[in-house]
Amino acid sequence: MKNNNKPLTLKKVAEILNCSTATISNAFNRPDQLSAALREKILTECKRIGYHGPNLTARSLRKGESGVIAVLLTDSLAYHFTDPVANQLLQGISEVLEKNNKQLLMLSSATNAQQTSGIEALPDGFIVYGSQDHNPLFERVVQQGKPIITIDFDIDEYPSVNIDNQQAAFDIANHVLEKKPESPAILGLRLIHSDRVCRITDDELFDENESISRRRLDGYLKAAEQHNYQIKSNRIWHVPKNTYELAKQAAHEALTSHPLPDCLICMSDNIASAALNIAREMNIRVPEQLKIVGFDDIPEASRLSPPLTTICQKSREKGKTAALKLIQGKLQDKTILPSQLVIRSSS
Amino acid sequence: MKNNNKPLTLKKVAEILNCSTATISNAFNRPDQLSAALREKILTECKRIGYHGPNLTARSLRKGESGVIAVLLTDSLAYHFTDPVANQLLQGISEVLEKNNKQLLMLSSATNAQQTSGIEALPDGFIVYGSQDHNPLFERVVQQGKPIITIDFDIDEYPSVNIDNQQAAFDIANHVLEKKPESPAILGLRLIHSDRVCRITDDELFDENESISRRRLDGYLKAAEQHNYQIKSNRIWHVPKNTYELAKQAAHEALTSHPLPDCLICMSDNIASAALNIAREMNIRVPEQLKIVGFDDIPEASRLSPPLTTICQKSREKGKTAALKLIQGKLQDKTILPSQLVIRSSS
DNA sequence: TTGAAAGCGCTAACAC
DNA sequence: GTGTTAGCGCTTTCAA
Repeated sequence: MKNNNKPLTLKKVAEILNCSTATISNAFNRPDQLSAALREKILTECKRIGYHGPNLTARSLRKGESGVIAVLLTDSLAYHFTDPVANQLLQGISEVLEKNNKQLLMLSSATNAQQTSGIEALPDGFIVYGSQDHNPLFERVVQQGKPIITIDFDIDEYPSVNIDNQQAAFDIANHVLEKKPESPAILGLRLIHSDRVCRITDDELFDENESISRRRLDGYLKAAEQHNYQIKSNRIWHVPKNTYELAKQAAHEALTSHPLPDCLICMSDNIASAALNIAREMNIRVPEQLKIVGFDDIPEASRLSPPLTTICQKSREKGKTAALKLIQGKLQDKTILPSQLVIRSSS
Repeated sequence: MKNNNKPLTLKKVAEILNCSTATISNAFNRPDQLSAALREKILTECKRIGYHGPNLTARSLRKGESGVIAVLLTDSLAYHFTDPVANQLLQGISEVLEKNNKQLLMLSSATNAQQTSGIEALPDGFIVYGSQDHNPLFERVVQQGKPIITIDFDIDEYPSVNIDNQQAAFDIANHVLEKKPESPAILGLRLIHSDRVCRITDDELFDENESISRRRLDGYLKAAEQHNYQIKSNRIWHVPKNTYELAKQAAHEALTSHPLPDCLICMSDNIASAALNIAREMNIRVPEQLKIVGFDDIPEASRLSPPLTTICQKSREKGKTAALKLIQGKLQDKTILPSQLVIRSSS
């Protein structure tokens, strides 16, 4: 099974089959350039001698395309594998790529921090997930002049796939505030730049910022206003990353703060799930004593007890849409995908 | 921001900076070949004019290495993103790759089914996850003669990373059978080749097969024997893939079968989680009326109610180990990682 | 320390 | 329908 010979090259194959390299190349790339019979014969022969087609590196150097699509992620790859939302997104992307015979290369700014590998030259296109401020790799990607589509954030010149985060956030906050909780609090994701779980301050509250977190926060606060709530900045927690550990920490802080919240509006299902967990540990009944709502509708959301009220944002669909547009070269517009309030028993 | 110019080439840069291509190349690749001052100057200059280093495709064609490591997966990529175990594995792998400035290429047999892209020529090494019977891509990978390490299965000539599945399965079955259930059943993963959830038959029961599923089954049955249980083949369900939907289906079938099982030995936490879910729906109390144990110790396992008794197999560590060995060229041995029975309240 | 040049494996334009 | 060949961008040997 093991193999230590060098793989065959097109040139050698041409020698063996006693014809020119162009003919072999054509057999693989341009069926119309030679007779079907000859092509068939060459292909069979190649299979027999163990030549599986042209080398990607050489072909890509020559043609300037590789069949590889890259996903550019903000954080470390490892983190994105833990995040259920990123996961669904990647599912959607890879479904489309596989169907279209494209390869998936995962790129993160974490990798190329110091040494540049030049990897950005390889892919034929890029799906960029999440804000890329100060990411040097992103700048090199832009330099390639290849198709780019962004997800969950916008850059003027590039097509993007998004949902209406503000409206969705408004909807879910509106839903839960209609129940007239006495002391609502917000567990927000990536609201500020700190690495720590913490509350935010008044001057941070009205930051101008186009990130999805800020749009969601705006939606929450708009709903609060309509219901005559004033949610102060010290009732808003910042969770730096969407991990279960950090979420638990924030939930614990919130549920041991005074006044005790009877309503937690969470910016991700992951955070909501952690909050549910803490509430159970503290023997706080949900939804009777505490209402909890999430965001995203990850698969786990409907399996929790109680099942989570949340915003269904079809991350998988987002991934599929972005990948499809990229592959089909439909790179004009900004796409807004629908999202939807899903009411379950946690509220 | 958008860029439509072609990226600079080393040759053009040499012209602009008025020196030879070799010097530029050396500045990037071999600092010892030129004065530090000159190198510094070249690097700064390159940055200024927007040359970010040599093109990967060309460099890789020339040097025969790319800085890319591929993970070869059995199923579709999309499936592997849904599977929490694969997920943890990929986390571990990507942690190590990022630390070592390697890129991650995800390859699945699903992609290259028909058309060959030659992608297998690019990576410097391969991490192969899960049995690769009849996978044509795997054969092409082998042909490359590049380093290969396998996870969760073995091929004689190649290094591998595994756990002792039989022992682990024995341990957990032994634990739960000590409670003297009256009617234990097994929910097994990928026991046979069928696509459907179904029970297995007597002649399939003693299949000779080196897959992890069979080793686990052997462990279960060995424990059963020691406790004088005879678990018949019609008490063993086959779940074709580790998805929640299929797991629910199997759990439902098992919990509506006669005699009603009072103990479910599940081959994955995912299956156990689904079983827990069905049990709740049917108002069967766990662990009083029904004991459930899983396998893997995925993060969710400890958050379920009741928390799941399972085998902790540190998938993340498996990924890290494999990636590290591959990168460091430690390709001699078969590694068996420890695993551990974790008793929680589901049993 | 630097420059010239061969060639990695392939594709496509062009000639036959 | 088939063969010849330039050159994609780079690294590295060898000579200066």
